[in-house]
Amino acid sequence: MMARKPKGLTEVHYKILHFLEEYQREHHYPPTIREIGKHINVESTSQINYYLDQLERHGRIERDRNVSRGVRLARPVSDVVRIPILGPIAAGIPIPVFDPGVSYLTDDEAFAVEIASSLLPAADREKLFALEVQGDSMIDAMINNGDIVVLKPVNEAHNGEMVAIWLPEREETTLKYFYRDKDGYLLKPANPSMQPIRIPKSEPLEIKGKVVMVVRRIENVAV
Amino acid sequence: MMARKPKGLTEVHYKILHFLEEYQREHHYPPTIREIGKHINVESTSQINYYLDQLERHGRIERDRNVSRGVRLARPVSDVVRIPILGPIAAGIPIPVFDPGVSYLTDDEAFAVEIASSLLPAADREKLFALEVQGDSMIDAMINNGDIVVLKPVNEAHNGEMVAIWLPEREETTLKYFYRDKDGYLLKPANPSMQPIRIPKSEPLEIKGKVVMVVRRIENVAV
DNA sequence: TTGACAATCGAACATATGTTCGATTATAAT
DNA sequence: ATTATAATCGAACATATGTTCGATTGTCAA
Repeated sequence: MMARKPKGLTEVHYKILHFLEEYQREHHYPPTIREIGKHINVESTSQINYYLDQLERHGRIERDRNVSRGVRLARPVSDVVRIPILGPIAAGIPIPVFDPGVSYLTDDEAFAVEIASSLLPAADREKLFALEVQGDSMIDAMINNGDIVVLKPVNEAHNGEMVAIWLPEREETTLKYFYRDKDGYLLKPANPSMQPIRIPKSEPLEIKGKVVMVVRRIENVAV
Repeated sequence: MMARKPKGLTEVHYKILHFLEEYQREHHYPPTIREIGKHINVESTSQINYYLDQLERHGRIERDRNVSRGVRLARPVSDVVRIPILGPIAAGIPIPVFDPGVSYLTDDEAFAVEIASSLLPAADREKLFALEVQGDSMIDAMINNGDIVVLKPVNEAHNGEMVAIWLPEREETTLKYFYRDKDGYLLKPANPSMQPIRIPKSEPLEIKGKVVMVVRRIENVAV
């Protein structure tokens, strides 16, 4: 006969998590439990310890026992965001879909790019994914073979956004600036000297993501 | 009458600095002075304190007194590199030169880009500089208006490297893949559909830097 | 209402950790 | 050799900080 159902994480816990991050960013070392207590208005160190134990059991923090300031966020404070590289992007192949449920191998350097946090939009960073451009088919988007394209998964787009599009009838993937009008869609290449494509209303068009960033590393590759 | 000349930082000091960085990266909090001592084979905590005082006076570390693990590198451990943006790059204007002596305003977000350390070559990161592309003149290098180009300052280039070049006679700045042959230089655009430029031996040509990276942030800019 | 457990408190405790200081040894300039 | 100062040591000290535990209060389910 269970009495009270164990609640999940409450506001206090999130307050602590937030404080840990903030404090670390400011001091470059973690707070003591008494400092945490002061922040959440709790005097009793054992009470704070109690909270920390819960957070640890939930896998949100890690603790080194008997070590001063031995508390840290499970996902350490960092100024970079690891973005998984799902696969290649090329004209002839569909765009891989990002499933936020799946844990990608972001630990492996080969399958992720690290982007400085300051360069990314504040929202929804966890959902970003990256693709590696294969071949020259994105050249009209000013994107080269080998470039890394960072995308935010979306199904809709506003006018003027650069989006990754799959055209089922043509079996073609493309990156274009997107415009919608009464007749259908207008897809403009980033390279202004190239002609836009018009897609009639009747033709299906799947928006897979919005381009947030392009990174090109250049290492002595002859052309 | 001074007796012994005060030496600068010795090997021990650098060993400590190195340890601080290493330890922080591994534990996500700084070491105690006794842990530092263990690393440099010094028992006496006052001796370690003595070293730390020296390092602090030299401005290499900062200490919070009476705070456990209150030691940190003056330049905190970070996984991003701040690269100063020296100015614009465009066809008609010369390339700004990077002077490693000058301290650029890298604190100001507007004048620097942060690049994840993992994306950069290991050597000479402090010397890198960035330029913001203005206009469409770099379009044949697959580089767009607003892109950030990261460069390493060099005066010479090997074949196949992408370099920033100033052509004094034409008063023109350009980004091209560089090749040298018996007749002079061949400058190839990154866009393979465009024609290379041949520069005769007689014409002066100043190499200003080697392109290491291109970053394009895309925020809803219509085209 | 009552039992069971969660939440909270407070105080005592153990020790991890920075600080201080006097003494000793090493080094270089005179 | 002498001397002033740097370098080093060791031990005592003060306290910052994590841990433990018994007691009290709050809250839900039976």
